[in-house]
Amino acid sequence: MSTFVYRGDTVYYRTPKAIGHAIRTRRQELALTQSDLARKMGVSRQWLVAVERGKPGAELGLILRGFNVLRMSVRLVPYDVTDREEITPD
Amino acid sequence: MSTFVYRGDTVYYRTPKAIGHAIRTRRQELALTQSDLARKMGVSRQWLVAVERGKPGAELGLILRGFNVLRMSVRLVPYDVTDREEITPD
DNA sequence: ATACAATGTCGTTGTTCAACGACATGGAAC
DNA sequence: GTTCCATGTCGTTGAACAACGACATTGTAT
Repeated sequence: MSTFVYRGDTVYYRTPKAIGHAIRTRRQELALTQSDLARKMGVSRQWLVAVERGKPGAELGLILRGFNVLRMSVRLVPYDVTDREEITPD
Repeated sequence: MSTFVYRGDTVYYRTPKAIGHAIRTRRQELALTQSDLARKMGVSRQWLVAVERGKPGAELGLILRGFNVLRMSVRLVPYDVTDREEITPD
């Protein structure tokens, strides 16, 4: 069982673990340490450690604050059970 | 300041309020009451009321559980400061 | 090998969460 | 009107959160 879901070349995030992994990856892309990011977000370093490891109880508002600092947009895509593959136009 | 961010025809969610609004809209699309959805999610109805109204402290894991029940995929799209163009308010 | 930085873990503390029951509003239909 | 149901609010309670300091581990240099 994977933490990611792929439909075509698009990655979807369904679990706190997947979200945390995405945050860590993005943080490293931007060459930030946990301390750097935590300070920019206004949270403790320990909080970020826990979140990157998939803490489910992390507060939504703080997670979104992280996305903003990391310049990650959140998109919500409704799907139907009959959709077996995502159709990607353009 | 707006709760939504549009880039072209795509909507991005940056705040707990925007997330809550998306949940409510999707719930109504699926013709579910708050009690229905809360039961399917395994949370209290009062929790859902608060979340749909933008509660920032809601736990990430429960929010994701809601997305799964509502069949909404989460995409995270990294962006650059240089693509700062088409942002339209409200 | 040693020094240093980054990351991870463990207490404690004060705060906030989520569940629950009960009650108050809101809307729609009859 | 009133009835019914969906939604919103207010206490209380037990559990979990996030901050903080301190310490341990890991990684990477020299």
